[in-house]
Amino acid sequence: MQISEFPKLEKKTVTIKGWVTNKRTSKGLVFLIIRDGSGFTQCVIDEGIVKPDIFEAARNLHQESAVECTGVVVKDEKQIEGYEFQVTNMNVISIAENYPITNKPHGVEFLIDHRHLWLRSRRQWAIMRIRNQIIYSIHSFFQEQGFVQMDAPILTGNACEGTSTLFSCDFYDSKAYLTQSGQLYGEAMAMAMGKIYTFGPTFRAEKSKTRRHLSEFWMIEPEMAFYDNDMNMDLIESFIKRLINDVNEKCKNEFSMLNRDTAIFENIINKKFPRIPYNEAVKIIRGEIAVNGKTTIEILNQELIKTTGRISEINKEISEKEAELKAPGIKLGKQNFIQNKIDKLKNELKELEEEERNIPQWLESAKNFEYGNDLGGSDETVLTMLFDTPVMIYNWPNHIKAFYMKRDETNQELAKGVDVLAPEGYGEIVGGGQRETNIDLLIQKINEHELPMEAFEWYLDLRRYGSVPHSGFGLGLERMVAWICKLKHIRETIPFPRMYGLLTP
RNA sequence: GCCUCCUUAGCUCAGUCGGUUAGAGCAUCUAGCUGUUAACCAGGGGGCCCUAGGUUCGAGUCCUAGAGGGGGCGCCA
Repeated sequence: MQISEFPKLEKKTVTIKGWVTNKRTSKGLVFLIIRDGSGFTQCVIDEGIVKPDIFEAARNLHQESAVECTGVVVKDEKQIEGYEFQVTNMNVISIAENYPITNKPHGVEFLIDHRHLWLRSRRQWAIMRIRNQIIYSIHSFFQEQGFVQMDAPILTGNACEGTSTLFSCDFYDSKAYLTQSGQLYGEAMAMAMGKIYTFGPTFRAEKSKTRRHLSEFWMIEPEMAFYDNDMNMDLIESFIKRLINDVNEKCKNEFSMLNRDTAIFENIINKKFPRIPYNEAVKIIRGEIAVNGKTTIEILNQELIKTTGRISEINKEISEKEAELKAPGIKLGKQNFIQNKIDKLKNELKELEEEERNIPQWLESAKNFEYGNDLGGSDETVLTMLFDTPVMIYNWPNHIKAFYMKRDETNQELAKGVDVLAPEGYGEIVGGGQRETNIDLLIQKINEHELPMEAFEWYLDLRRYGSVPHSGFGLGLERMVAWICKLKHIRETIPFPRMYGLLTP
């Protein structure tokens, strides 16, 4: 039986198999928190109920030891999910000693080096289940609408957009690259199937060390024949709404484990996403246009004031707590408790101080933003601070977009691309647009980007034979997970992150 | 590639103006406690203070260089 089935098993005698995540003992009683992958529950081993050797065995268990327990499911409002497990018999499957991840805070470096074990912790358990739900919903959404899933090649002979740095490898004595996007292949397949989507790994070799970059990440790239960019944006919006709706319904328990406030999800499900042309977005970023009565400059200044205010609050709180620690006759338990609080406050302080350093830079960058430039990471963050739903930015200057982006018929300077920025400071989660159908313009662009024409001959064939308007987009799975779970760092969104300086485990 | 912060026990962190033998909690081991939710309680073991130079009577603490890590920018999903 699985722990997740407990609500159906009240007062029944069942057997569960799992791992000990925490143990507390007192005279005559052992409390074990057991996890079995489906959930967590507290097992009570009472000296008066079980045999003496079993009680002794329970007393000697360590964190992450594996056990098989037989007992009765008991309702108890105070417990996880409202149930606990009164053990009548127990069988030790294996003893684990000195498990490195203890029931205390750990640093990022330590945890990431123990990723293979970190995945067992509650927080990671919740994130991985939400990731799973998102993946399931992505497939459901597209399959229900008649999209055909396709697998694009991972090894490619050319750098598709010519901009990113790619990982290269040897392919029978010639050079190959790990794909940075399946899009061009998706376009070919869309001409065969009408509507397709790819869902696979992509690779970028940039030495980025930020909280939103990975070297290896998973991307979903739909491509639709006979779609213009407006239809594309409609699809993106209903797609994101569907994902949010599903996690909101099905992952309540996981979100509460993460302390993720899900109030914003209602907004996203019900409100229309703002669609803002690039030239207007520029004015918003520069603080020339207010949104809901506020400009970016005002918001940033407010943030800065809030941050410095919070910093002095925390400093005060820390010195108060430190004074408390020095009080005579303080109990060890209390002391411990206060010390934990202080540690937490100091961590928060570190983050706030970093923010305090960053905000003025962001402010400068926003004020001095020049028309024609691409949005930087901080510009995106600043822009999304003004909204409580994702925002779509469309009609970009064509010189900052990829060679295949369709030019706007009414303004040759613009390309019909769309980027979707997630709220709460998360920035770009989707990039897409309508594809160029004019073969002469494509050839011109390939030359301008100094890309090898022979590598794109097959792509040009798509325009030679039955060219139709078509559009598509790419969603970064990990960025989506990071935003939905409101995580500080993208490295927690994927089981084994690959990033600059991180290849094991 | 550039900017910035950090590195003390297995883990999280103290360590004052440069001054005797380097500290706490957690984890672990031993002992006690009838229901605990990271908060009981007594004790034991556990250190290349990141590395290499330098200043000094004296360096965990100051200086220089290097290594490793966090974050930001650029690039992007």
